[in-house]
Amino acid sequence: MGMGRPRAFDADAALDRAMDVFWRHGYEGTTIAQLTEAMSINPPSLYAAFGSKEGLLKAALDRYSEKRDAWMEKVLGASTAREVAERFLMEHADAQTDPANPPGCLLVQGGLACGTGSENVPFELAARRTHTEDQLRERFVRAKADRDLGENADPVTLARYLSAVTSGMCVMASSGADRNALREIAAVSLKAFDEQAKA
Amino acid sequence: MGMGRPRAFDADAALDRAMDVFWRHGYEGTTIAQLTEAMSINPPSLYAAFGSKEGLLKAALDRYSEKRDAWMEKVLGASTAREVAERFLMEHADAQTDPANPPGCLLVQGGLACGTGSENVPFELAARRTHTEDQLRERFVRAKADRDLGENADPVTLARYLSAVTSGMCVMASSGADRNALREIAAVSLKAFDEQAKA
DNA sequence: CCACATCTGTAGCGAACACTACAGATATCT
DNA sequence: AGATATCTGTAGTGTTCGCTACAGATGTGG
Repeated sequence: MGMGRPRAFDADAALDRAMDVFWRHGYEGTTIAQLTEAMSINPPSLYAAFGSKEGLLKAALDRYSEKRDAWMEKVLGASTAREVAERFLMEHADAQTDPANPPGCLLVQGGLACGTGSENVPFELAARRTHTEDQLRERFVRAKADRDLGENADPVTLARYLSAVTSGMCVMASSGADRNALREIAAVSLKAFDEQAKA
Repeated sequence: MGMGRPRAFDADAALDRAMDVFWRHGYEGTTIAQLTEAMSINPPSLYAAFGSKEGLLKAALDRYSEKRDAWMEKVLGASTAREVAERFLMEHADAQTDPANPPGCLLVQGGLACGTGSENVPFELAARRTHTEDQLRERFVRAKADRDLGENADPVTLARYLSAVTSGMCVMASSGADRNALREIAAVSLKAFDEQAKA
């Protein structure tokens, strides 16, 4: 038996295009017609490769998570908790205002509240956001063991705080906040981190 | 000439129902069928009173803003900038986890990114969020004139920071964060405010 | 070269969407 | 009471949605 006709498009490049559309219009605001045009394929090719609109979103999220993990590795590699926080906040400020992408972050602009039948989408996005928060928390647990964080500093609280601030920056980016505005938010947040870290 | 048959439903009560649906499912995730059922009216009554789905959203936002302004008056009435920040953050933590409403805030869950044809919705929500930020900023300008804030404290930065944190709490609430989690975020944020305020 | 498996483009499916035509009901104003 | 103006419920409208049937194209394995 043969292997069949090979795919005529690059799946990863197509996912990058799809990512951009979901990011810009949200899951529910995105239509299959927009996706197929951006991906330069026809509906049957989309469905053969990704199964459904939601399947395509998940594939795009997987690809997004890959990039994000590589990026987080750099952040978590900093030698102190303080520097981890600084890199995390500042890199987020820059990434969310990168002109190469829509404002904010796919994990937030993708959809916080969805309609009946898509309840799974906000849940899926939340899970991916939580993953980043978990990575931060584990890094701070290690920092605490290394006495890099104060005796009463709580890794859970610190990670949650940083996650909240970067999520808030996504909303601000949606309101039109520019890179400098987000960097200022990051700078102020860092002061809270310092206060909390030395507790 | 007569005044015509009077409306058989309470417009404000209906708007409260509509608010809940938009809040829970987002603008694009909400259908007219869901709205008419929640409001206990039929489509023609909805369109006669509010013009369109987007008109209904704006009316609901107006009603939401009324309640919010009354609430902000309490917050802004605090005697010090520090207490304004504390009330703002803590009240937000509680409001966003009020079991009487969906999680988060209508101005965020309503829709950060929308599809073609609804581009106006995220813009409208952003304008309402900015209004709250403006109220905070003006209060901090006054606090600075009263020497209640440090010489180098920037009202714009402080207001933007608080706006970002509460927006971030909306995202966290969407991820399932409970009241205590949001209060902890508020508490940490307050430390940043203190550091920045005495600058 | 042939059977087979998979992809591709065209064309269109049923369902759900926002919205409305219409006729009857209910008020006001003279 | 009669004329008029607006609301209400029924029953749809045309459009767009996510998705797919089908036939032809293009590869692999024998």
